[in-house]
Amino acid sequence: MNRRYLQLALPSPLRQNFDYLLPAKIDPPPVGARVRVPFGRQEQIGICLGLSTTTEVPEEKLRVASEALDEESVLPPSLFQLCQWAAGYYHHPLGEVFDTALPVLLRQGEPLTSPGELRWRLTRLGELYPLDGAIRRAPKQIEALLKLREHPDGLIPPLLASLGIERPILLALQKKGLAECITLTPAEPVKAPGGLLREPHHALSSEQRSALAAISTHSGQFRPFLLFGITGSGKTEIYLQAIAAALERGEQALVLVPEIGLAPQTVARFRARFQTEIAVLHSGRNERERLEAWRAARAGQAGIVIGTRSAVFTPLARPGLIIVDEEHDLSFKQQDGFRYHARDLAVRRAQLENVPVVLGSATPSLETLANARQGRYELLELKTRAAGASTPAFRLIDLRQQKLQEGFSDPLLQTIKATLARGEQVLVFINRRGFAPVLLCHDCGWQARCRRCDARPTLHRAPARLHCHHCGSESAPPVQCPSCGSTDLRPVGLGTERAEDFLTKRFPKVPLFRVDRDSTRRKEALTQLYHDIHGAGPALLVGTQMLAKGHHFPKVTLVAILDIDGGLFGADFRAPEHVAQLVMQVAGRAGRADKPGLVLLQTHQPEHQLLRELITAGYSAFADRVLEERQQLGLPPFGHLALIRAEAPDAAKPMAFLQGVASGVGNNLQLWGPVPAPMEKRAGRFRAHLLLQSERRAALHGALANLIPHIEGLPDARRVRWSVDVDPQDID
DNA sequence: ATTGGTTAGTCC
DNA sequence: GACTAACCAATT
Repeated sequence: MNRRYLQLALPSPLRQNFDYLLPAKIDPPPVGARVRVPFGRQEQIGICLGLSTTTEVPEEKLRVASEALDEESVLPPSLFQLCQWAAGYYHHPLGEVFDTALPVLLRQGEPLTSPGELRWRLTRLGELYPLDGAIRRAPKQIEALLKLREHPDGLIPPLLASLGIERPILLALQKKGLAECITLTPAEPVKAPGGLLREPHHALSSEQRSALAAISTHSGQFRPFLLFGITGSGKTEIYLQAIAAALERGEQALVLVPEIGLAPQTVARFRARFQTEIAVLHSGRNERERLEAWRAARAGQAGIVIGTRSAVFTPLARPGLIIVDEEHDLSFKQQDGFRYHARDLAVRRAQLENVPVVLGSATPSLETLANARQGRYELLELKTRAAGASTPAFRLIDLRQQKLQEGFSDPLLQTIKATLARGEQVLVFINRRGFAPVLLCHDCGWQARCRRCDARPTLHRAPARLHCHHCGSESAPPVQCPSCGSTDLRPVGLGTERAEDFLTKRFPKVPLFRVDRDSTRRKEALTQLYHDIHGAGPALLVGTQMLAKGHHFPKVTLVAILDIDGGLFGADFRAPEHVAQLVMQVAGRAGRADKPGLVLLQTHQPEHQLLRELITAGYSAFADRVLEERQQLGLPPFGHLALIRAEAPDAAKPMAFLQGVASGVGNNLQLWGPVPAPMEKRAGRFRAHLLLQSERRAALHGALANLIPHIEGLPDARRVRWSVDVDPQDID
């Protein structure tokens, strides 16, 4: 019996595969190939999961596949397996997982491999053809003929266009048999690129050397590493040299970076070091560029692939090493649709491909740290900063009963003044952009509220707007209180714009640079700002977490964190972890050169246990303390969580729906909720969630597997938007 | 009668 | 999620 039933995964929210008839004229596609099929009223492109001699589907429902797009699998077996595994782990439909994993153009039917470069060149006849022949009365054709004679290897269409030679002219020459259009096959994959380095490696400290050796001795084997190194300890140099070793073996390296980390200078550093082609994949690139980079990686042409979250699915012809830089960064977790964690998938991928994987951070996530403490990951620690730089000192400023000027205490202002007087730079960190987070009527207590969210919109100046950071809506600030008519409306609280105003008045002669999403909206603005800051003498830097990530400011010796309390008491159990990571990241900007750095934290809670632990004993000790707490409460990484979210325009729907969901949960795990989300209304929709917790991962997954069919059977499942989030990072 | 809006069902 | 047939109701 023929294997005539084709099993496909289609990009659809339906958690099932679809069977099709394979017509005789189509060769059986291999597993992983794309197949075009009719689906309902439309056409879809599915991924072949296999061929079968039998089907469960009644004969009259089966339809015939229209076209096989590939003769080979689009993904190597390891990535095909990774997708299947992820679909199971995250309880997400396989077809949508493939949809996330593949470049958009490939999902739309573009060829898998590059068709090669198009070139126009002369035929033998064209090279010898006399100019006074049949074309003597066609001056444009003569011009084109002469230009092409200068380039016997041919010219690419854009270059010809720039020479004023248009396509119709070339077609005329082609018709006369004088010119031809050829496609060059893409360059042969470079097996072992010679002359790998463009600039020599930097010298390594002994710590760095042993870390590098540990990674390199495990080439060709699965081995996860945590590279735990304080800011400035030289993690990147280890990445570069480990990559060099992989390239020398003829392998490729995959580097995942946070969204914000893929600044031009990151790529520039790689390009400066290596000769090999570097494929860059991030959201700023258009679909054509993404596809080309993806193809170069898959073909083995690009030795190095650098990308953000979704780059974890980039196929490599010869995988050799995976690096996840700033592995604690939240941008590795996709927050909608298929909610995967790229760091976790990177580890799983490394296992499937038998390669080492390096998770690097100065402030590792507690999940990763626990894995290292329990021996599942090998811990590589870098405890010293490079060349003479000292670690900064921390000091708390007790805000209780202090007089504040626009959020600044007196001792802080004194220290800022002294630092500037020494000719050094000061970094002021406020994790809130805009002017003020609240607009308040002083007469009646009215506050501006967002119409679509349970939130107060932030007041921005220049231009004056009330801007809701949760739904993006904007409006003009009222001149009079809508409630009592008073004109005494006051901004309350502090954002970066207000700090900028205040500090400019207070230190009028000192240049001030504000770095936040608003001041860097223009393309290249951030690069320009960095450039200006490096060129400046004493200066004030005011900014949000943008200032905390990636970039170094050698002249900064004082870091001021204005409002540490805001983050410490967030509703989320991960809030302390995230605050600590942010504090350490910001602190890492100070004291880089020969001058010692100082970090001042303003707080109303100077006795806060975790805060004290962090600044006196360091991140590692802090993390161990938090891990103890998590263990007692059965929270991650010791217990396992899944969050069912629901939202609808109707206030009562999500809660009612989740009640129905909760009734279908087995009794071998803990249930929290359903409860309204911390911000119940957002962008005009009401949200609620239900948290599932279990000590055993298998129990959680088993329960989810039973629960999802139950949810799909609920009548309300069509009326609310719901999703399953395995290992949720943000419980909001 | 027409249209608009919601709902339930299907998709191999 | 995309699409449709079926249904109901208020609008010409």
